This record gives sequence, C-alpha cells and structure tokens, in this order.
Amino acid sequence: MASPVSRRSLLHETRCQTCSLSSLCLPLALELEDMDHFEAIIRRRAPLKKGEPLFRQGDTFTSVYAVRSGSLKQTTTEGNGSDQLTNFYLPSELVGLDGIDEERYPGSVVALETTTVCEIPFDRLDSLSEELPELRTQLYRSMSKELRDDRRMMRLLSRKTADQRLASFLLTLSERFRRRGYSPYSFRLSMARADIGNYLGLAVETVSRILSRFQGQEVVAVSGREVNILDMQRLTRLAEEEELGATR
Amino acid sequence: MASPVSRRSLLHETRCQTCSLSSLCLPLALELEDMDHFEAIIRRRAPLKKGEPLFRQGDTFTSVYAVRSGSLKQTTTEGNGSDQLTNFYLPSELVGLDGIDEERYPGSVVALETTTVCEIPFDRLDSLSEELPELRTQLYRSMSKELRDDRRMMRLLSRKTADQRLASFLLTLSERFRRRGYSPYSFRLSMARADIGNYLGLAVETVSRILSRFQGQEVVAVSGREVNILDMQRLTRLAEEEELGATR
DNA sequence: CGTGAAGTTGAATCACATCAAGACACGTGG
DNA sequence: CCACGTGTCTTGATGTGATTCAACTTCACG
Repeated sequence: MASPVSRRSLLHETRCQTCSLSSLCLPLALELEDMDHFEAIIRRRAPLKKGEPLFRQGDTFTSVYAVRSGSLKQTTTEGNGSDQLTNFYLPSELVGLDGIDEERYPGSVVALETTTVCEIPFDRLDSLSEELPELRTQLYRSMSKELRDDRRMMRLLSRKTADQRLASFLLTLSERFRRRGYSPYSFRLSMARADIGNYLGLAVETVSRILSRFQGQEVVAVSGREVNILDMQRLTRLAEEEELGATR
Repeated sequence: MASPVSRRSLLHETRCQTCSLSSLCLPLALELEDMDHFEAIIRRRAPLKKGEPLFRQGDTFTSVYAVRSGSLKQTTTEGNGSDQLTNFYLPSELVGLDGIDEERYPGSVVALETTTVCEIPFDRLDSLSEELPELRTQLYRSMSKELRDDRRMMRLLSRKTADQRLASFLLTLSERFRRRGYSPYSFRLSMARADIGNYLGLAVETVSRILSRFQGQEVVAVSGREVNILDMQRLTRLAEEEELGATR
C-alpha cells in the first residue's frame, strides 16, 4: 500500500504548522507553541469518499470539523421529505457550528468528492479557548462570518433573479478559490446541477438554461463541471443589477 | 419629570437578577455572584423611539445588545439601493453578533417601537467569557442558534410558497411570544406589512392578500396589526405542506 | 378633521416551474 | 473494446404563482 514516505507525509499533513491552509483556518492567529496545544486536540479522520456522510442530521453534536481537502454539502430534511441544501464547504472552512446550540447536528453533511477533514472535539476546543484568547476570537469570528454569509444568502434568495443568483454563485466560488490560492477564472464544480439548483432555490432546468445562456453571451465557458470565467466584470454586473441592455 | 420612585424602578430594571428575561437571556446559566460580574460590564442606554437606529450599517462594531423591551429590525443595503430585512429582534434576543468578524455592523438595526436594550461591550464580554465558562457556552449557543434559524429561513425563502411563508412567519412569532410568557394566540405585529414582505421575500400586496385569505378561511383574525390565531393546527398544516383540498 | 402613509383589492404580465423528450457521460459486465 | 444501462444534463413547450401597476380605502396623527 502506502510507502513509508507517503505515510509519513500523510501524517505530516495533519500538522497545522505545515498545513497550507493554516493562514485561513482556525489556528490562524496562534503562536507556534499554542498551535501545538491546538494540534493536540485534533483527531485525524479517514478520508471520506464521494457521497459518504461526515455526520447525519440528528446525530449528537460532538465536534466541529475543518475541511482539509475536497468539499462537502450540508442538507436539512424536513418532515415532508424534501430537503434543502444550506451550504457548501471548501478547504479551511468550519463545519458543524450550527450544532452547538441543540447538541445535535441540524443537517447532514456529505462529501461531494474524496474529502479529508480535521475533527475538533468541541468540549476540548471550548476549554482550550479559555486559555487562548486568539483561538476564542477566531472561533467567534468564524461563527460571525457564517452569520454574515447567511444574511447575504437570504438576500440572494429573496431579492435576486435566477440570473443574478447564478452569477453570484459563480463569483462566490471564484473568490473562495482565489483566497485559497487557486485560479479564480478556471475551476471545477464538485457539485451536481441539482445541488446548485437546490442551494439557489431554482429548478435544475433553470440552472442548466442560464449556464447555457451565459455561455452564449461569452461570459463563461462551461463544459460539464469545468468552469471558465471569460468576463469577470460582466459577471459581476450580472450578479448585482439586472442587465439593462439586451445582448450588450 | 420622573418621580423618584419611577426612576428607582427604572434603575432596578437594569439589573439582570430582577429582569424578567433572565431565564432567556445571555446570563441564563450564571450563579448570582457571576451575574454581578456580568452586570458590571453592561451599559444602560436611553430608550429608542420608533424608527430610531441602534446602529447603522458600516458603524464600527463595539457592542452586542440584548433587547429588554420592544422590538427591532435589521436591514442591509446593497450598492444599488434596495435593502433586505434580515431579522426581527424581540426581548432577550442578542443583536449585533454578525459584526464581530469584520469589526463593523453589516446592517442597520432600527427600533420598530419604543425599545430598550442593554449594551454589552464586546471586548469586555469576551474577556469575561474567559473566566465564566457558562457565559462562554451561552454565547456560543446564541450564535449557533442564530445560524440554525438562518438555515430555516433559507429553506423558507427557497422552497416555500407565499402561503407557507406567511403561516410560518405567524407561527414563529407566536412561539417566540409564548416563550416570553405572552399569549401565543393573540399578539400585536410591531412591523409594517412592507417589513413582513421584505423579510419573507414577497411583495406587500401578496402579504396583504394572503392575510385576507387566511382571515376568510377563519385560520386567523387580523385587524390592522392585531393578530388572533383561531386555528393553530390548521396554520401549522398550512406552514408545512401545501394545503391539499381547496377550502377544507 | 384633514392629510399622508399604510393597507387592501383587482387585472394584466412575467419569471420561473413543471412536464416531456432527447443527448451525453460513465461505469459495468459481456 | 463495445454494448448497455443509468444517472446527469440540456433543451423545448406549456402552465402558474407571485409581481407589478393602478385605483381605492382605511388608519394614525398633528
């Protein structure tokens, strides 16, 4: 199987100090020494395969998870069956914060591709946050940021047209990739069209149609799940205002 | 102006220990002694008049606020002008948590009626949360709960019909009043129809029409801003499933 | 009382959903 | 390597719930 070297590097990867995400992740503001303490509470998890759940709706809340590689989606199912996709998670983002309150996870989180995460038991994180003010601040910030993002999402869902939603969605992804050191112009969607539609409150068909139209207008080039943003400025305009002219 | 007695009782009111909301509010889990410490950091604020802002979008973040009486709305304005109402706040609820991250408030918060709040400077709250684990836990929970509520709102905005939105809205209010010791059946809306519409992602006219219809179906009785829930069960059904039969 | 804001109601329009059918991509077993 | 089947995606035709526009009514407040 794995050679000693690759095993070693795998182990190595689970160290925050050498993790390429450390500048975005929870231990962001910690001194080297404090980071050791933080690392001590983190648990490794076997990589999740595509479609495999990290946890399920209703499971008792024990840990939050930092995404290391790959991506996940969060969905909540209501009595009547239909479920709502409430979030996508990319590397360095924190999963499960909405479970603290009721001590169970309010939604299921499932891997969209092969995904690795760091498990951070919450009780230990909480007590460590007592000693490390920077860690506490960072935790407050993570939650606060998620609140802010949620507000933006509400605006999107209640005021924006389908075109604006798709444009915003692509821009948000682009920006998230950029921050992580990847190209903001060219990336791969790890989620299906149906997921995008569910997330944005649109029918799959609408997602497909609008992507085709954007492609026709040479704003993006889409091939399957590969996306190329051709005209970032135009896409930005599409996201905020309703396009005034017709083809131009 | 105020008699010594009323001034005294006003002062009295600002003590958590005698506040009727203490079982719902932030110091919920604190011992008497710890509550003294908590109270020491709270600042009184002059009551806000209807329409008066608690803070404005973009103001630097300094404090979170606990609503003591009255109610407020939070709105965020985007470049193009149109603004989105993202939340209503009732007594015991915590305002401003989404400002921690960027150190400025991402939206304006305005009183819907005469409203009093407790100002809690965040830096002091943060350091106090170092010493008082229960306070810290409660703060994490408040934020977590708000995240959870946001998810529910997203579901409402992206999957529910106008009827379901209105029904859900009324039920949520009803439940919040109930938890605060008021009648869940009979209450007064402090917000205008336009606010409700904005919040729920509906046109004012739609809100009005549907309330009229609910009234015709004898699910609720609405007179101006006074609401009476006549058939709670039916309203609950309306909120989750699409009504199957027509009039029945 | 009068005046402007807030709320209601009706009719026409539109953006998106739904229904339906076909194209494509991909993994699996022959 | 191909045939097959299944799931994902695209495209077109039609239907509909909510918006928009417009007019009217009611309410709150000086």
